[in-house]
Amino acid sequence: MDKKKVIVICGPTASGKTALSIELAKKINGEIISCDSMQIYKDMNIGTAKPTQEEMQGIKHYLIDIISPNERYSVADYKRDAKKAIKEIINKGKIPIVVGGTGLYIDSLIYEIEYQDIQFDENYRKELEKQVEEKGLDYLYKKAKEIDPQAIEKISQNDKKRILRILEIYKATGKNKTQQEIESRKKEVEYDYHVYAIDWDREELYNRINKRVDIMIKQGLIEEVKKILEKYKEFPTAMQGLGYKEVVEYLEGKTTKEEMIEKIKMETRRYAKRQLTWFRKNKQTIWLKGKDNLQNNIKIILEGIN
RNA sequence: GGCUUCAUAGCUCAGUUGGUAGAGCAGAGGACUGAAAAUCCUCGUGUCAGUGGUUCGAUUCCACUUGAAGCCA
Repeated sequence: MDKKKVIVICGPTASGKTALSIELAKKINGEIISCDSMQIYKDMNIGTAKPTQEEMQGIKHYLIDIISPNERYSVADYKRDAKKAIKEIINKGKIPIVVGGTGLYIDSLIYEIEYQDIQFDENYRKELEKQVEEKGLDYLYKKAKEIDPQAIEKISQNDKKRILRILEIYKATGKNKTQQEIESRKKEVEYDYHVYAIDWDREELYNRINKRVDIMIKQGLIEEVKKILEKYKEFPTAMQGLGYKEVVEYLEGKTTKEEMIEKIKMETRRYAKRQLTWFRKNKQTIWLKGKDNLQNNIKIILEGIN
């Protein structure tokens, strides 16, 4: 039996993914699954450039506003939720369109990466953080090296996040990360993913980013952050969002408004660069020119899937 | 108008007791499997303002020119 087709549209932030995907969905009777680690959060609208109801033009969007900023969410959750949404859309006889800029989440789908059903161990994370404080990161680096010398070879001695992760995986599963990763890629990919990415000349992309940040400020990003801070107390992951952490610094008086705006622009440009690095890695990806006519890009996609 | 100081990487500035120069930031490239809008790695040649002079050799010393800042009129 032929695998069902799933279209993936990725690209750096501010590249025009939303407009393209909605036009495409209208044309092919599709529905959209967001692939964005920040748009999943409720109440974070302006800073995440979440599509408005009006922009959506009646096209159903999945995995937007599904959890609160005080909740934890991870790629494993995303993989599960996105697969469920894909199935649901296909069952309706429609075509799923996965749209977003979170490369890690996209890869979890297109490479069918399997995550074991384990719970996040808050206490162990805290304990490890404490050990970093007391004994230094190097102590944990050595510990991780004993557990998984192969994995440690690929990362830096300063990469705290990944060093902790090696230890956490071992604690939770009894396996090391290398072993775990081998097992995670055993399953055959369930769907026929067609991956498209939107590209711009760097300078043009940066101009678009700068302009968009100015618009976000005008639309009331600062107010949005204030409201979120009033409404929720803890932010396990949500406050990593670009634009959010910088506004928090500003509200705490650590930076001026001008400095904050410039910083958001700069960090967003860097983020876009990292995204491009990620997307370039997948050699199957078909690149579209963001500057080109929208209908023309849709034509390219239609030719690709038929 | 006079005096003083300054002019070095896209920006902010070091520095060379005369042997053509280096940091931070910006920027570029890369990595990435449960925080990923996160986290981390690598990368520094530029008429040392211009024109002359001294010198084996000047970005460095001298003169002039141009520009900037400050002080005095």
